[in-house]
Amino acid sequence: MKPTAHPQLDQCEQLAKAFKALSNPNRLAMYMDLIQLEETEHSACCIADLIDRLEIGAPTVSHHIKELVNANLVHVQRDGKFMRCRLNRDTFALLGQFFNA
Amino acid sequence: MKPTAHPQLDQCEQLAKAFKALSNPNRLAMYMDLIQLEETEHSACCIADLIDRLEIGAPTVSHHIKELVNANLVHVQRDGKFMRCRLNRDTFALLGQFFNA
DNA sequence: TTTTCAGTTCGATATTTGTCAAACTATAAA
DNA sequence: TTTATAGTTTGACAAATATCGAACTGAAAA
Repeated sequence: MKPTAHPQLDQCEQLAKAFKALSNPNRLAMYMDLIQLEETEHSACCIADLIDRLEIGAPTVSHHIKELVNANLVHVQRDGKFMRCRLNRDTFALLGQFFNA
Repeated sequence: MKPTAHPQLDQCEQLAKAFKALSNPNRLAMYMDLIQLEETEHSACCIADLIDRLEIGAPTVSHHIKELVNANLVHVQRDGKFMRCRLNRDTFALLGQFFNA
């Protein structure tokens, strides 16, 4: 690290983590599904639902969900056989603030 | 392509392009510099300014700027010896809308 | 208990990405 | 015209990423 490191790099890395998670079209499509679900029904959807709407296999969707969770964009919770996915509204709001500062 | 492609994939790819451009910490730092500049001075900065504030070389910064321009996040315009960089306010607003819908 | 459904983990692989050094172009200054 | 400054292009390479098939785990249904 140079002594003159960019002062905002830490904050950047937090945001970049979220943006990176959203940078893959399939992951973004999943995220948008969850946004829409939150808006209309305030409910959750399971991973099989997401798999059905995309053109990728179950292992890949599983991997993508983990990345969304890891970036604090999405919550996941087991419900019997299913994994219920929900939008993380806090992070959603945070990103909204970034683009309205 | 499966026949049942995700209906929003096109819109996704536009947004994903912007998010991908912002997914690299150095690129995001550059973008945030331009946001701040827009807010405070409504001026532009040249690429050498950006190079000075980061820990990467000129070719890499040049490469990153191209990606930001390509994602419609930033405008660049030659001004004598310098390349003046500015925030693309339209895309900034668009992303704001996405997180406030 | 056996089977089935929902999802994960592992290992492999092809692709993309971030970075650099070296060589280049364009503009301005001496 | 020579030199210096600002930035770009090219070629290379290591690291990260997206994806898959196969084998796995956990929970419910038969």
